[in-house]
Amino acid sequence: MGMPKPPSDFPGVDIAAADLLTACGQLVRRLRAETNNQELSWSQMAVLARLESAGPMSIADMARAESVKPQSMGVTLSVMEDEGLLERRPHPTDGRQFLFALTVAGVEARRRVRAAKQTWLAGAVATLTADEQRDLLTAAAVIRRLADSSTRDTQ
Amino acid sequence: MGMPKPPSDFPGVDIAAADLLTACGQLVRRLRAETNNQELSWSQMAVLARLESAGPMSIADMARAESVKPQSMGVTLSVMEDEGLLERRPHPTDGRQFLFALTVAGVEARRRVRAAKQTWLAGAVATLTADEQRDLLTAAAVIRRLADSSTRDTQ
DNA sequence: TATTGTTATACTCTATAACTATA
DNA sequence: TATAGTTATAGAGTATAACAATA
Repeated sequence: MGMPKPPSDFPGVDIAAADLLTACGQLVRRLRAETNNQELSWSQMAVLARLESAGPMSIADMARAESVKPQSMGVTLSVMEDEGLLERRPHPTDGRQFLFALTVAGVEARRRVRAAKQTWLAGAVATLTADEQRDLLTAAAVIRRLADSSTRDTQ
Repeated sequence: MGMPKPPSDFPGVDIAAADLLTACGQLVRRLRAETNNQELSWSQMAVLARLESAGPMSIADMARAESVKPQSMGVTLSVMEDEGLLERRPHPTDGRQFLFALTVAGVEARRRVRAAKQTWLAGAVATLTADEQRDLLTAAAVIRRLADSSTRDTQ
Protein backbone atom coordinates (compact mmCIF):
# COMPACT_ATOMS: atom_id res chain seq x y z
CA MET A 1 0.00 0.00 0.00
CA GLY A 2 1.01 3.60 0.10
CA MET A 3 3.09 5.86 2.29
CA PRO A 4 5.86 4.78 4.60
CA LYS A 5 3.30 4.85 7.42
CA PRO A 6 3.91 7.96 9.51
CA PRO A 7 2.15 7.03 12.76
CA SER A 8 -0.01 10.15 13.16
CA ASP A 9 2.85 12.18 14.61
CA PHE A 10 0.45 14.71 16.05
CA PRO A 11 -3.32 14.90 16.04
CA GLY A 12 -3.48 17.73 13.50
CA VAL A 13 -2.68 15.36 10.67
CA ASP A 14 -5.65 13.09 11.25
CA ILE A 15 -7.96 15.98 11.91
CA ALA A 16 -6.91 17.77 8.74
CA ALA A 17 -7.28 14.57 6.75
CA ALA A 18 -10.73 13.77 8.14
CA ASP A 19 -11.98 17.32 7.68
CA LEU A 20 -10.70 17.48 4.14
CA LEU A 21 -12.37 14.17 3.31
CA THR A 22 -15.84 15.10 4.48
CA ALA A 23 -15.60 18.63 3.11
CA CYS A 24 -14.52 17.52 -0.37
CA GLY A 25 -17.17 14.82 -0.43
CA GLN A 26 -19.89 17.30 0.41
CA LEU A 27 -18.65 19.79 -2.16
CA VAL A 28 -18.51 17.16 -4.88
CA ARG A 29 -22.09 16.08 -4.23
CA ARG A 30 -23.28 19.65 -4.13
CA LEU A 31 -21.50 20.44 -7.38
CA ARG A 32 -23.01 17.40 -9.05
CA ALA A 33 -26.46 18.51 -7.92
CA GLU A 34 -25.95 22.10 -9.05
CA THR A 35 -24.37 21.45 -12.44
CA ASN A 36 -26.53 18.60 -13.63
CA ASN A 37 -27.46 18.01 -17.27
CA GLN A 38 -24.44 19.64 -18.78
CA GLU A 39 -22.89 18.96 -22.15
CA LEU A 40 -19.73 17.47 -20.64
CA SER A 41 -19.27 15.40 -17.50
CA TRP A 42 -16.71 16.24 -14.83
CA SER A 43 -14.53 13.36 -15.93
CA GLN A 44 -14.64 14.54 -19.52
CA MET A 45 -13.77 18.05 -18.42
CA ALA A 46 -10.79 16.69 -16.50
CA VAL A 47 -9.62 14.88 -19.63
CA LEU A 48 -9.96 17.97 -21.81
CA ALA A 49 -8.18 20.12 -19.24
CA ARG A 50 -5.28 17.73 -18.92
CA LEU A 51 -4.83 17.22 -22.66
CA GLU A 52 -4.95 20.96 -23.16
CA SER A 53 -2.27 21.65 -20.60
CA ALA A 54 -0.07 18.58 -21.08
CA GLY A 55 -0.51 17.90 -24.77
CA PRO A 56 -1.30 14.56 -26.46
CA MET A 57 -1.19 11.53 -24.17
CA SER A 58 -1.70 7.78 -24.31
CA ILE A 59 -4.50 5.94 -22.51
CA ALA A 60 -2.15 4.45 -19.94
CA ASP A 61 -0.56 7.81 -19.15
CA MET A 62 -3.93 9.50 -18.83
CA ALA A 63 -5.09 6.71 -16.52
CA ARG A 64 -2.08 7.19 -14.29
CA ALA A 65 -2.49 10.95 -14.28
CA GLU A 66 -6.16 10.75 -13.30
CA SER A 67 -5.79 7.83 -10.88
CA VAL A 68 -8.10 5.41 -12.68
CA LYS A 69 -7.54 2.04 -14.31
CA PRO A 70 -6.43 1.99 -17.96
CA GLN A 71 -9.61 0.09 -18.91
CA SER A 72 -11.74 2.84 -17.39
CA MET A 73 -9.80 5.59 -19.10
CA GLY A 74 -9.97 3.69 -22.38
CA VAL A 75 -13.75 3.77 -22.26
CA THR A 76 -13.83 7.47 -21.39
CA LEU A 77 -11.45 8.41 -24.20
CA SER A 78 -13.18 6.21 -26.78
CA VAL A 79 -16.53 7.80 -26.02
CA MET A 80 -15.02 11.26 -26.36
CA GLU A 81 -13.37 10.21 -29.60
CA ASP A 82 -16.72 9.02 -30.94
CA GLU A 83 -18.21 12.37 -29.98
CA GLY A 84 -15.53 14.16 -31.95
CA LEU A 85 -13.95 15.80 -28.92
CA LEU A 86 -10.68 13.91 -29.24
CA GLU A 87 -8.54 12.66 -32.07
CA ARG A 88 -6.57 9.41 -31.89
CA ARG A 89 -3.23 9.12 -33.64
CA PRO A 90 -0.74 6.25 -33.66
CA HIS A 91 2.31 6.71 -31.45
CA PRO A 92 5.34 7.61 -33.62
CA THR A 93 7.66 4.96 -32.15
CA ASP A 94 5.56 2.57 -30.02
CA GLY A 95 3.15 0.50 -32.08
CA ARG A 96 1.04 -0.37 -29.06
CA GLN A 97 0.13 3.12 -28.04
CA PHE A 98 -2.15 5.82 -29.37
CA LEU A 99 -1.86 9.50 -28.67
CA PHE A 100 -5.08 11.36 -27.98
CA ALA A 101 -5.30 15.07 -28.70
CA LEU A 102 -8.02 17.73 -28.51
CA THR A 103 -9.94 18.44 -31.68
CA VAL A 104 -11.22 21.91 -32.48
CA ALA A 105 -14.62 20.72 -31.31
CA GLY A 106 -13.03 19.56 -28.06
CA VAL A 107 -11.41 22.91 -27.41
CA GLU A 108 -14.64 24.72 -28.18
CA ALA A 109 -16.75 22.42 -26.01
CA ARG A 110 -14.37 22.90 -23.10
CA ARG A 111 -14.50 26.67 -23.41
CA ARG A 112 -18.28 26.62 -23.74
CA VAL A 113 -18.97 24.33 -20.79
CA ARG A 114 -16.31 25.67 -18.49
CA ALA A 115 -18.18 28.83 -17.58
CA ALA A 116 -21.46 26.99 -17.11
CA LYS A 117 -19.83 24.44 -14.82
CA GLN A 118 -18.30 27.16 -12.70
CA THR A 119 -21.32 29.40 -12.46
CA TRP A 120 -22.66 28.10 -9.18
CA LEU A 121 -19.31 27.68 -7.48
CA ALA A 122 -18.02 31.06 -8.63
CA GLY A 123 -21.17 32.62 -7.22
CA ALA A 124 -20.68 30.86 -3.93
CA VAL A 125 -17.00 31.79 -3.82
CA ALA A 126 -17.89 35.39 -4.54
CA THR A 127 -19.82 35.54 -1.27
CA LEU A 128 -16.66 34.76 0.70
CA THR A 129 -14.30 37.34 2.10
CA ALA A 130 -11.12 38.15 0.20
CA ASP A 131 -9.14 36.32 2.87
CA GLU A 132 -11.25 33.20 2.50
CA GLN A 133 -10.86 33.31 -1.26
CA ARG A 134 -7.10 33.48 -0.83
CA ASP A 135 -7.29 30.53 1.56
CA LEU A 136 -9.09 28.55 -1.12
CA LEU A 137 -6.51 29.35 -3.77
CA THR A 138 -3.70 28.33 -1.46
CA ALA A 139 -5.48 25.16 -0.44
CA ALA A 140 -6.30 24.22 -4.03
CA ALA A 141 -2.60 24.09 -4.81
CA VAL A 142 -1.91 21.98 -1.74
CA ILE A 143 -4.81 19.66 -2.55
CA ARG A 144 -3.53 19.19 -6.07
CA ARG A 145 -0.12 18.28 -4.67
CA LEU A 146 -1.77 15.78 -2.33
CA ALA A 147 -3.75 14.19 -5.16
CA ASP A 148 -0.54 13.89 -7.11
CA SER A 149 1.71 12.80 -4.28
CA SER A 150 3.99 10.01 -5.21
CA THR A 151 2.86 6.82 -3.55
CA ARG A 152 1.44 5.41 -6.70
CA ASP A 153 0.46 1.81 -6.58
CA THR A 154 1.72 0.13 -9.71
CA GLN A 155 -1.97 -0.62 -10.39
CA MET B 1 -25.61 46.04 1.21
CA GLY B 2 -26.54 42.88 -0.62
CA MET B 3 -24.07 42.74 -3.48
CA PRO B 4 -26.31 42.58 -6.56
CA LYS B 5 -25.08 39.44 -8.28
CA PRO B 6 -21.28 39.45 -8.43
CA PRO B 7 -20.46 38.70 -12.09
CA SER B 8 -16.81 37.80 -11.49
CA ASP B 9 -16.03 41.16 -9.90
CA PHE B 10 -12.37 40.32 -10.04
CA PRO B 11 -10.57 37.42 -11.65
CA GLY B 12 -9.71 35.78 -8.33
CA VAL B 13 -13.20 34.38 -7.94
CA ASP B 14 -13.17 32.43 -11.18
CA ILE B 15 -9.61 31.31 -10.71
CA ALA B 16 -10.27 30.09 -7.18
CA ALA B 17 -13.42 28.29 -8.34
CA ALA B 18 -11.68 26.62 -11.28
CA ASP B 19 -8.68 25.60 -9.22
CA LEU B 20 -10.83 24.18 -6.47
CA LEU B 21 -12.87 22.20 -8.98
CA THR B 22 -9.96 20.45 -10.63
CA ALA B 23 -8.09 19.95 -7.37
CA CYS B 24 -11.05 18.34 -5.58
CA GLY B 25 -11.82 16.18 -8.59
CA GLN B 26 -8.27 14.88 -8.68
CA LEU B 27 -8.21 14.24 -4.96
CA VAL B 28 -11.49 12.35 -5.05
CA ARG B 29 -10.27 10.06 -7.82
CA ARG B 30 -6.99 9.48 -6.05
CA LEU B 31 -8.78 8.67 -2.80
CA ARG B 32 -11.07 6.24 -4.56
CA ALA B 33 -8.07 4.52 -6.07
CA GLU B 34 -6.15 4.38 -2.79
CA THR B 35 -8.98 3.25 -0.51
CA ASN B 36 -10.61 0.65 -2.71
CA ASN B 37 -12.28 -2.49 -1.38
CA GLN B 38 -13.23 -1.14 2.00
CA GLU B 39 -16.07 -2.28 4.22
CA LEU B 40 -17.99 0.97 3.79
CA SER B 41 -18.29 3.27 0.78
CA TRP B 42 -17.65 7.00 0.97
CA SER B 43 -21.37 7.71 0.72
CA GLN B 44 -22.08 5.33 3.56
CA MET B 45 -19.35 6.95 5.65
CA ALA B 46 -20.90 10.35 4.99
CA VAL B 47 -24.27 9.04 6.20
CA LEU B 48 -22.79 7.56 9.36
CA ALA B 49 -20.83 10.73 10.10
CA ARG B 50 -23.86 12.95 9.70
CA LEU B 51 -26.17 10.78 11.76
CA GLU B 52 -23.56 10.59 14.47
CA SER B 53 -23.12 14.35 14.66
CA ALA B 54 -26.68 15.47 13.94
CA GLY B 55 -28.70 12.65 15.49
CA PRO B 56 -31.60 10.72 13.90
CA MET B 57 -32.85 12.13 10.58
CA SER B 58 -35.49 11.41 7.97
CA ILE B 59 -34.71 10.38 4.40
CA ALA B 60 -35.76 13.74 2.99
CA ASP B 61 -33.64 15.67 5.48
CA MET B 62 -30.62 13.48 4.82
CA ALA B 63 -31.10 13.95 1.09
CA ARG B 64 -31.14 17.73 1.48
CA ALA B 65 -28.12 17.66 3.77
CA GLU B 66 -26.07 15.56 1.34
CA SER B 67 -27.32 17.25 -1.84
CA VAL B 68 -28.86 14.17 -3.45
CA LYS B 69 -32.41 13.27 -4.45
CA PRO B 70 -34.65 11.66 -1.81
CA GLN B 71 -34.99 8.55 -3.95
CA SER B 72 -31.23 8.16 -4.03
CA MET B 73 -30.88 8.65 -0.32
CA GLY B 74 -33.75 6.23 0.31
CA VAL B 75 -31.85 3.50 -1.49
CA THR B 76 -28.64 4.25 0.39
CA LEU B 77 -30.35 4.23 3.78
CA SER B 78 -32.37 1.08 3.05
CA VAL B 79 -29.25 -0.82 2.10
CA MET B 80 -27.52 0.30 5.29
CA GLU B 81 -30.59 -0.67 7.28
CA ASP B 82 -30.52 -4.14 5.73
CA GLU B 83 -26.86 -4.39 6.66
CA GLY B 84 -27.70 -3.58 10.25
CA LEU B 85 -25.81 -0.28 10.28
CA LEU B 86 -28.93 1.83 10.75
CA GLU B 87 -32.20 1.48 12.58
CA ARG B 88 -35.49 2.86 11.28
CA ARG B 89 -38.12 4.18 13.66
CA PRO B 90 -41.44 5.86 12.91
CA HIS B 91 -41.53 9.63 13.34
CA PRO B 92 -43.29 10.52 16.62
CA THR B 93 -45.70 13.04 15.08
CA ASP B 94 -45.52 12.72 11.27
CA GLY B 95 -46.87 9.42 10.01
CA ARG B 96 -45.12 9.77 6.66
CA GLN B 97 -41.60 10.02 7.96
CA PHE B 98 -39.11 7.61 9.44
CA LEU B 99 -36.16 8.52 11.60
CA PHE B 100 -32.91 6.69 10.93
CA ALA B 101 -30.35 6.28 13.69
CA LEU B 102 -27.00 4.55 14.06
CA THR B 103 -27.00 1.06 15.51
CA VAL B 104 -24.17 -0.19 17.67
CA ALA B 105 -22.90 -2.05 14.63
CA GLY B 106 -23.03 1.20 12.67
CA VAL B 107 -20.99 3.07 15.25
CA GLU B 108 -18.44 0.28 15.40
CA ALA B 109 -18.18 -0.01 11.62
CA ARG B 110 -17.61 3.72 11.34
CA ARG B 111 -14.88 3.67 13.93
CA ARG B 112 -13.27 0.61 12.36
CA VAL B 113 -13.30 1.90 8.78
CA ARG B 114 -12.52 5.50 9.56
CA ALA B 115 -8.85 4.92 10.24
CA ALA B 116 -8.44 2.66 7.22
CA LYS B 117 -10.06 5.23 4.97
CA GLN B 118 -7.79 7.95 6.25
CA THR B 119 -4.56 6.02 6.19
CA TRP B 120 -3.38 7.12 2.78
CA LEU B 121 -4.51 10.72 3.08
CA ALA B 122 -3.15 11.14 6.61
CA GLY B 123 0.17 9.82 5.35
CA ALA B 124 0.17 12.28 2.50
CA VAL B 125 -0.87 15.14 4.76
CA ALA B 126 1.92 14.23 7.17
CA THR B 127 4.48 15.00 4.46
CA LEU B 128 3.28 18.60 4.28
CA THR B 129 4.69 21.45 6.30
CA ALA B 130 2.88 22.58 9.43
CA ASP B 131 1.80 25.72 7.59
CA GLU B 132 0.34 23.73 4.75
CA GLN B 133 -1.51 21.49 7.18
CA ARG B 134 -3.01 24.58 8.79
CA ASP B 135 -4.00 25.86 5.35
CA LEU B 136 -5.83 22.60 4.74
CA LEU B 137 -7.73 22.79 8.01
CA THR B 138 -8.76 26.36 7.30
CA ALA B 139 -9.76 25.51 3.77
CA ALA B 140 -11.75 22.46 4.84
CA ALA B 141 -14.00 24.67 6.93
CA VAL B 142 -14.45 27.10 4.05
CA ILE B 143 -15.17 24.27 1.62
CA ARG B 144 -17.77 22.84 3.95
CA ARG B 145 -19.44 26.24 4.11
CA LEU B 146 -19.40 26.41 0.32
CA ALA B 147 -20.96 22.96 -0.01
CA ASP B 148 -23.65 24.05 2.40
CA SER B 149 -24.18 27.55 1.05
CA SER B 150 -27.78 28.48 0.68
CA THR B 151 -28.66 28.54 -2.98
CA ARG B 152 -30.63 25.36 -2.58
CA ASP B 153 -32.81 24.34 -5.46
CA THR B 154 -36.15 23.18 -4.14
CA GLN B 155 -35.29 19.88 -5.79
C1' DT C 1 7.91 -11.09 -19.88
C1' DA C 2 5.98 -6.60 -19.41
C1' DT C 3 3.15 -3.18 -21.28
C1' DT C 4 -0.65 -1.27 -24.13
C1' DG C 5 -4.98 -1.45 -25.51
C1' DT C 6 -9.78 -3.84 -26.09
C1' DT C 7 -13.93 -6.14 -24.75
C1' DA C 8 -17.21 -8.12 -21.52
C1' DT C 9 -19.28 -7.91 -17.19
C1' DA C 10 -20.57 -6.01 -12.78
C1' DC C 11 -20.93 -2.73 -9.03
C1' DT C 12 -21.79 1.93 -6.84
C1' DC C 13 -23.96 6.16 -6.86
C1' DT C 14 -27.21 8.93 -8.56
C1' DA C 15 -31.16 10.56 -11.56
C1' DT C 16 -35.99 10.48 -13.49
C1' DA C 17 -40.57 8.79 -13.51
C1' DA C 18 -44.68 6.89 -11.54
C1' DC C 19 -46.91 5.48 -7.59
C1' DT C 20 -49.02 5.32 -2.56
C1' DA C 21 -49.72 7.30 1.93
C1' DT C 22 -49.95 11.06 5.03
C1' DA C 23 -50.19 16.21 6.22
C1' DT D 1 -52.01 20.28 -2.74
C1' DA D 2 -47.71 19.41 -0.94
C1' DT D 3 -44.58 16.37 1.16
C1' DA D 4 -42.55 11.67 2.49
C1' DG D 5 -41.45 7.48 1.04
C1' DT D 6 -41.17 3.34 -2.38
C1' DT D 7 -40.20 0.94 -6.57
C1' DA D 8 -38.58 0.54 -11.30
C1' DT D 9 -35.49 1.89 -14.72
C1' DA D 10 -31.50 4.15 -16.63
C1' DG D 11 -27.11 6.35 -16.92
C1' DA D 12 -22.27 7.65 -15.72
C1' DG D 13 -18.01 6.23 -13.86
C1' DT D 14 -15.21 2.88 -12.39
C1' DA D 15 -13.47 -1.96 -11.33
C1' DT D 16 -12.02 -6.84 -12.43
C1' DA D 17 -11.07 -10.42 -15.66
C1' DA D 18 -9.59 -12.32 -19.95
C1' DC D 19 -7.56 -11.49 -24.24
C1' DA D 20 -4.54 -9.81 -28.41
C1' DA D 21 -0.76 -7.10 -30.08
C1' DT D 22 3.62 -5.00 -29.46
C1' DA D 23 8.02 -3.96 -26.87
